Amino acid sequence: MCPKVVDVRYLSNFELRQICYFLAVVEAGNNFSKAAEQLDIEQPPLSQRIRSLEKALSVELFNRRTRPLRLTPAGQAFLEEASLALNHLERAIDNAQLVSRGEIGRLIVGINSGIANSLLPDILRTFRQRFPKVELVLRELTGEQQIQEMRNYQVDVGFEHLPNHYEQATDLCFLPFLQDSLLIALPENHHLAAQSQIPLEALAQEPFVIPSLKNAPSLYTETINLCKNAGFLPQIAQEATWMITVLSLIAGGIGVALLSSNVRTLHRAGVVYRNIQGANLNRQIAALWRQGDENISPVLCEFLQVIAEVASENSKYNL
Amino acid sequence: MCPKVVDVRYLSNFELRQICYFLAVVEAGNNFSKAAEQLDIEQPPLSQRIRSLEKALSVELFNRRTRPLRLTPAGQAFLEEASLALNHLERAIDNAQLVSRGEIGRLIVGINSGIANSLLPDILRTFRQRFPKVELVLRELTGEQQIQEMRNYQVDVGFEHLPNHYEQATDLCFLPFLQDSLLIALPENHHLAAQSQIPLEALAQEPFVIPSLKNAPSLYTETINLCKNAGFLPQIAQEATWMITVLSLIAGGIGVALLSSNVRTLHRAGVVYRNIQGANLNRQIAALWRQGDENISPVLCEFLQVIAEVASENSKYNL
DNA sequence: TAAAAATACTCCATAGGTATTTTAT
DNA sequence: ATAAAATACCTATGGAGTATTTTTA
Repeated sequence: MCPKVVDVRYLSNFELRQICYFLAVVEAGNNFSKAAEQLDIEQPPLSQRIRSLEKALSVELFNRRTRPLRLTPAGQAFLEEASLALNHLERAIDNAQLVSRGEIGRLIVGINSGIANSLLPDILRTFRQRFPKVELVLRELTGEQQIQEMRNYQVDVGFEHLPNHYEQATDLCFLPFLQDSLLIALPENHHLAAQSQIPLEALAQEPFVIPSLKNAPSLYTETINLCKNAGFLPQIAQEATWMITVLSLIAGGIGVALLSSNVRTLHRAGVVYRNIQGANLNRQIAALWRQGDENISPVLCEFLQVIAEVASENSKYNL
Repeated sequence: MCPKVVDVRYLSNFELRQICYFLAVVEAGNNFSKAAEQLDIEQPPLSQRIRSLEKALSVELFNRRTRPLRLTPAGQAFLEEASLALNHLERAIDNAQLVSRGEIGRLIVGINSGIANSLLPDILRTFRQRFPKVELVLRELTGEQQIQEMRNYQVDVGFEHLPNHYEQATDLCFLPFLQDSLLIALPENHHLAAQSQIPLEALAQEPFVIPSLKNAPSLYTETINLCKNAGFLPQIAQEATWMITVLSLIAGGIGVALLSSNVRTLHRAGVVYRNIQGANLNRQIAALWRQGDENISPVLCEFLQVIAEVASENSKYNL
């Protein structure tokens, strides 16, 4: 068994009141009567409390054979640490109250590479501005990990694309806040790159680079579904996990891909982006968090509020 | 008025017991029943104490809608500082008790240059060995300052030569612990330097360098008295405050001096020391401290003990 | 002698115990 | 169904008040 940090049973023999009263007496210049007045109690109880403290300590804190009273060396030693202790206690109380009001605290945000690429910076900036004392911890995780860590209380809020097979989970809450569309990514020297809009059907014979089902389930299934609707099954040349890899493969001429429109912010030499003609599917980006037993944390609440605000301001991203 | 370090009236609304119990619950893995057992109380009172703490804080510390219970973020924040607070409190209690037993603490020792030159190192070394956790602060002060600071509680123990005109002070206590003798300091090329023992009468026509009455009253009066007893009044060429100056003046041939035998440990080029023939006066070195209203501090008590021990061991210095 | 702390005594607020109910898994 | 926390109620310890005595300067 690990050694106890603090022997609480021993400490329970003492009383905060005793210690506060002791500090008050010292602050009043070792004057019991004056301290009693400031504490709004009578002098005798104050004397009694100090006595009881001294008895509990088995230590004389004041030398009473002189007026004004003086601290004994032991009293001086006690004063120094006790005053630190009360400072920490005061901070403990303050912090607890601030956290419970969402004014300070920590929020662990799960992000998966590329998702919410568009609004995340705005959201973070706005939140930081409004709650400068809240520490935002970013964790870059795949969707799977994100949800696992969320259930482990290692992540407080994350972002996912919808549809998503976790959507039905009763312990998670989803807030869709952003419309997203897909676009076509091509090698820059591809013969279709000349057009600014490309119908999906034109890709029927093209090899596809496709993000893995595991890491981007929404993108994977959407790609398959869209192609099916356009009358063909995509020919998969290569699967890849990271967006960076996907873009490299495209630049290398391995194939084309359907990607979230937010990748437009990612400029990769050798890759061009083109809109899909006709079909402009509505994918959604949602924030998600534990819909647990506990009350939703104030910090999280404010964060969701900021997401909603930023989303409504930035309708420009919602093409 | 300076801002209060701690708002004791506010803190008095809380109870150490509540906080200790809270820590105990956390240490027991957020399990009230287990914590109650370890605290040797029943579970209901424990629940009540935690409730009362939460009420006083206006903060929920535990989320009770799940088993096992979990700390809320506010509870986590409270835990961190509260645990520090209790650590300090434990240290406060320990330190007070250690100081009251003389096992740790601080002792401010007044020394005046040269006095107790002989035994001081031994005393300090022995004391440090025996009480390594007691901080010894040395303050180099003239006799006058020493006594003033002692009365101001800025010095705990000092050293003086006897006789001393403070000897009758009722608020001071003297412990003579070392016999001291005088010797004659001469320029090395002085015609008397050839003898190893010099009768005082031989100095009747010599100019004297003499430490000032103010800084070394004992030495001053003894010099005058000894010369008178030898049948002459010393011819004072120069007064000087510091022993270093006195030796410089002697080396420069300004005069001779009667000095405490402990200056033998001080080798000054151009100065030689010779014993006084016949008369070997018993001067004494005494430790002194406040004989105040308070009980003598345990640390001081141990220090005096060490002085006595070292003095009796080192009778070699008592020539 | 005057100011301040200690002591004696009373009252009541509240911590802890016991029995029971409620809640979460 | 079971383990664990909350609730209800009772008892008694001890903190605060009032009156008084003791101590220090």
